[in-house]
Amino acid sequence: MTDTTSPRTRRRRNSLTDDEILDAAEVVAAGGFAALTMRAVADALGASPMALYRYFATKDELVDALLDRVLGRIEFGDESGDGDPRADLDDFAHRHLALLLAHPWAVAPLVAHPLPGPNAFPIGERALAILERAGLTGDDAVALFSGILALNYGWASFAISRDEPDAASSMARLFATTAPGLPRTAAVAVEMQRYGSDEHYDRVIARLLDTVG
Amino acid sequence: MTDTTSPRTRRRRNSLTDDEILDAAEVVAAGGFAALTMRAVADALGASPMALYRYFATKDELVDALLDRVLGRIEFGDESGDGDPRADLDDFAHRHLALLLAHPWAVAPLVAHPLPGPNAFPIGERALAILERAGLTGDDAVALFSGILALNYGWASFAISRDEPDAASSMARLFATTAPGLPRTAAVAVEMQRYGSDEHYDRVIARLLDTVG
DNA sequence: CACGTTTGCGTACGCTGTACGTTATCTCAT
DNA sequence: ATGAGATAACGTACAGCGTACGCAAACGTG
Repeated sequence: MTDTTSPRTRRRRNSLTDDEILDAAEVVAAGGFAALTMRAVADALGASPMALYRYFATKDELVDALLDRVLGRIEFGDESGDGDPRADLDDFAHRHLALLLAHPWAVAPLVAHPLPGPNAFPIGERALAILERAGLTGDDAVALFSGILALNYGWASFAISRDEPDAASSMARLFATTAPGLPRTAAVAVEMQRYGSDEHYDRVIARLLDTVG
Repeated sequence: MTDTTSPRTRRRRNSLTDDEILDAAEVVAAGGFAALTMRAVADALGASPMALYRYFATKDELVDALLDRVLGRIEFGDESGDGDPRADLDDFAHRHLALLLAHPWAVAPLVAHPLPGPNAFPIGERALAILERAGLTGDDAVALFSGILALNYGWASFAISRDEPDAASSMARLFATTAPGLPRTAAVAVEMQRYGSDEHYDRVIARLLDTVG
């Protein structure tokens, strides 16, 4: 009955592929980054935890591969170099943020490790190309490009943490105890509830890009 | 000889205080956020791990208290409402970023959990007060305020990850394999090395604040 | 078929946070 | 002073983590 010593037939050589493993890992990660464990990935594949180490030397390496894969999924606009640079930058920023919000589990590890693999670079290349058309090069371009990315990482983190269960109630509790002594904070209580929202993002990114108009 | 059952005399009631524990926790955390474990904190206090649970219900609660304490350490400028709002905002942003960079271990948990306690609110209050003098209220003010914070969190993460051991070499390796096909990226290789630097930050924050000048 | 080599992964270790139950200490009525 | 009851302190233990190590199964070659 209970075949505890299940003789799960040993797998053939290279019966797994990196992509298969990453597919499984992403399904697992969809349940939150904390749920992404070697055992969970192995279980999803019907393999043993240690089997994964034939393909990735460490968990960090597997996570990096997964994050790089996510970065590769960014969808650029199809403008071909003749549009308004300001509008193209705005579009770029929105698409990058959308990428992060579409993979909430990936944001925290990405913020801590922004260059997980080669797919990080084409993103910069695209931004730099637009910035060049706007007349920005060298340190000016790199500064604004990394500014957009930094803003997006922070913004995505805010939006995600705000949407976590209990976040609203815990903020309300903190608010109730501290806002009474803080008049401006109390005055914008309603607007504060929307921190990290798309509407607020539109305003901020517009300000940042006004200088390249 | 080997007194394995070390009769470490049981502590008196309330012989520990929250502040004592947080002091010890911060020393431990200085060795990296991953080093902050209940056992490590307890060891630093000469207490047992479970002793800490008399003061903090969970590790998360202890971490939140620690993060809130860090937020309370922000140093505001001493302008009293008659300076140039644009300059005051620039100063505010720089001081907030300095706070983060002074506590690198705290940045990752803060990004993931931006409202750890009551000390988060006076920061917003100060920013809102300056923004009000600049004529910004409501959603405009909240959007720009959270934009500055989001930018700072992302920027601090970049700066910190860039200064980690092996970060430079791993970036160089990635660069070598991908930059050949990316002309703009290759052209700013040197400037890219400085991503997250203070000079670049000055440029970005200046752009963002140009709109409130 | 026999044998050395390579690949696959089972076992086990040290680590984590913390539930639970025991024990030392304090408080108070007698 | 003393015993009882309450409460604070914390030791033990457990489930789950990443992964080092080494055995066993499958492969390549004679």
